[in-house]
Amino acid sequence: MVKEPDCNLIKVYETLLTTFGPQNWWPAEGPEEMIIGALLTQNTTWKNVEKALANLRSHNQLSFSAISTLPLPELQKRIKPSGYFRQKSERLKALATAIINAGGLRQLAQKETLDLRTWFIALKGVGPETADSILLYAFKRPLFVIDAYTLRICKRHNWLPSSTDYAKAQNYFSCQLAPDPAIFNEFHALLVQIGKNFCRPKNPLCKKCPLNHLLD
DNA sequence: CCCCAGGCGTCCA
DNA sequence: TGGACGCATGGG
Repeated sequence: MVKEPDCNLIKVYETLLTTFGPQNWWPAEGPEEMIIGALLTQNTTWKNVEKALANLRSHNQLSFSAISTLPLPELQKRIKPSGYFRQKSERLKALATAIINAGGLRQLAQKETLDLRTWFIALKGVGPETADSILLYAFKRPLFVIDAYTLRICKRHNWLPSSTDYAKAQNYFSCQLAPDPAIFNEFHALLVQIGKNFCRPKNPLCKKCPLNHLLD
């Protein structure tokens, strides 16, 4: 008998918030830095991204304008610690240039949420998670971010079947929660915290995970 | 030594 | 449409 894929997400959120406290995400000084970090942190630990961001900052290059005019070899040197530096340097430079050509973040913020999401996803190197992260954390739009941790947590706790993809998982969260960017922000950050500490890829269900026994 | 990290694009059945 | 694979540095 397979357990029904269901769970009280509001209860999950309250439990996590009580257990871990507010996470105060995204760890960036502003939307520009947030967006740069979002690209660099793809499949990469934030610790390594911080080194790349520090390199850019110390050279006064932590901005779209600087990155858009930076020669690729120099940009690669700066972001090397964050991995995939050949791919990411091209994609980051193209992203910075595209934002500038679109009139900057102020101009982009005029777009409707789903149009803005489509605009970002059209850029090479920006997929659903990166786009949703940017929209939630830089533009304050109520899109729930589904990362590898979130998907793994949902499946391992049997909230969702193993066939669940990004869109289905996002729908699962969106349908149960009020579309409040502040809640989405905090919830996603808390799930990352759980993922790092209690939900590794090859391990079975972790006994110490605070999410155990939360089914209705 | 192996595993993992706050993904994405490409290729192929 | 979905599953493999490459991309790359750095830490446990």
